[in-house]
Amino acid sequence: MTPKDPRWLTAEQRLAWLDMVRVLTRLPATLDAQLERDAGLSFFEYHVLSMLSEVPGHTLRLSRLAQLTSSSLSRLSNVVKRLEGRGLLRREPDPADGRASRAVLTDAGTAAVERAAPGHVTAVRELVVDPLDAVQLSQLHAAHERILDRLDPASSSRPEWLET
Amino acid sequence: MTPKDPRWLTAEQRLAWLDMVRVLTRLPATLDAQLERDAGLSFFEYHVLSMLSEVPGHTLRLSRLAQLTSSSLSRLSNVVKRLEGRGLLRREPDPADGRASRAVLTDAGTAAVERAAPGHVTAVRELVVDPLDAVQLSQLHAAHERILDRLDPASSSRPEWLET
DNA sequence: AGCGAATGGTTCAAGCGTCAAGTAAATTGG
DNA sequence: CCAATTTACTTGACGCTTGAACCATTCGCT
Repeated sequence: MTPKDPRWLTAEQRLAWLDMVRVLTRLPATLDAQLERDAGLSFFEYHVLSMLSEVPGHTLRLSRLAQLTSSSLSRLSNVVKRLEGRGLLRREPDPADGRASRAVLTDAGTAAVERAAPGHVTAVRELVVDPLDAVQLSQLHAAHERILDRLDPASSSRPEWLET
Repeated sequence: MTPKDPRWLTAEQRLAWLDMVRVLTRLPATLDAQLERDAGLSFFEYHVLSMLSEVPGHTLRLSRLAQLTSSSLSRLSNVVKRLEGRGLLRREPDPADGRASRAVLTDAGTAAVERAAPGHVTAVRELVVDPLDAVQLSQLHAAHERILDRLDPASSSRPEWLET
């Protein structure tokens, strides 16, 4: 507990971390609530559908989709099963690999994302984008990139279709 | 979907948001895994115990503890029950208010936090503090403060015992 | 070619979180 | 000073996530 103990944080670091934890827990909860209320989707479900909607052919292998959404394959498999049950996507065997499945967005799935997106984006604006000016947002982004270097050194959760 | 559509984000904003989502999902998962593995505690449980350990008397009302940990009272109630079962804290009726309960950290609870803290802090350092220089960290903190103005305008999750 | 290891995915049980309903005590306000 | 409301918390049912075990297919090696 001495100020120089390398195991602990300085007062400033500590306060910064505490506030980060507050964001880390409240922001997802708030977005989840908004999406659930206005579109009947969890944030994770929205994320899945939204990734599919951005990719050519509206289709991705489950393993890739799991990386992109930072989820376990097990969790994704369950969610995909439910979304398939709701008709928002379907599963197809991957012709290139007998083990693999592809999730394909249906028209209903596309419609669901398009219906959910405006409200979601509004929330993201309101909570994150608007309270920061352009410089602050790019600083925030830079910090996140540094953190992601550690969290995901292989960048496996980074969508390859987005330019830096 | 036009570039100026106020409902959508610019390419930069979008990329910044996407990377924030990656952090938002991976960082808690990583910290959870570390704590679970090394100390048998979830991040949320650690957070609860840690808040108690920082406060004079090692005791807080459940409602206040719920605010501080950004959780529902229901979730907290369940977790407190489990932690009480493990002997890490106990519940006492609040003499000042017949409806209220106070969670009190036991010696075993204190020991558990002290055992878990070094590894946890190391992880926080490694993933968040070390990859950023002092300026970047304070910029990150400033951004989080702006975001928290929206997420928690009443600052109810802010520990009152920490100076700004 | 063939064997062992790794990969892709599914499933099930156990645990945890959420939401709605319920109890009890304190506060408000008429 | 009593009824209605609000606050503090608990509980139970349900749904979701996790982790382990499992099967099938493909890859890597020799």
